[in-house]
Amino acid sequence: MKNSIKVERAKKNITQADLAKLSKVSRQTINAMELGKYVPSTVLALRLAHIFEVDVNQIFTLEDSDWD
Amino acid sequence: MKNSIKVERAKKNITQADLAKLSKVSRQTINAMELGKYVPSTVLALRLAHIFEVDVNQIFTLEDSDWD
DNA sequence: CCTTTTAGACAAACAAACTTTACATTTAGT
DNA sequence: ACTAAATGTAAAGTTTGTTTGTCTAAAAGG
Repeated sequence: MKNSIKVERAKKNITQADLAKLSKVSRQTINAMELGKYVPSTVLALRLAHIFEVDVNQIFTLEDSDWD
Repeated sequence: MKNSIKVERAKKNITQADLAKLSKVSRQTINAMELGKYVPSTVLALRLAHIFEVDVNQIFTLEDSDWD
């Protein structure tokens, strides 16, 4: 699964720490997520979409391998 | 977090078992999700949105308590 | 330069998602 | 009423998300 959190974050010009606070998770969670190290929970995905005022699908997109 | 999986499933007229196969999870996972017993992973949420041909936000919606 | 902020990385521990198996209950068809 | 399909429930176990803490390294600014 891909995500464009780093891009959305750049648009808003906020740091990983800022986003961590806004979305109420740890900074490491944001960092690892941006680096594709893991996939966030749906609640967190919805929170991020809400914060960035976009749709979930605009941030997170499935890849073929996500159907294995 | 609320979800309208049961409704979407009714629209397509498919069973929990059908949806389980389509989304490649167990029937119990679908069942528990519909009953609000747990929140699916983002990958599964995206898969379901894809299957129902709607946006993730159309199926899953945050509640106030999801920000605690 | 020097200092501070920001980002990347790793590990241990815990919480939550998900699977499997198995059984009980409801619903629908005949 | 009988049967089969669909749904609900539950325990045990594996995998994955998340936190906390710490450490390194790369920007950014004075």
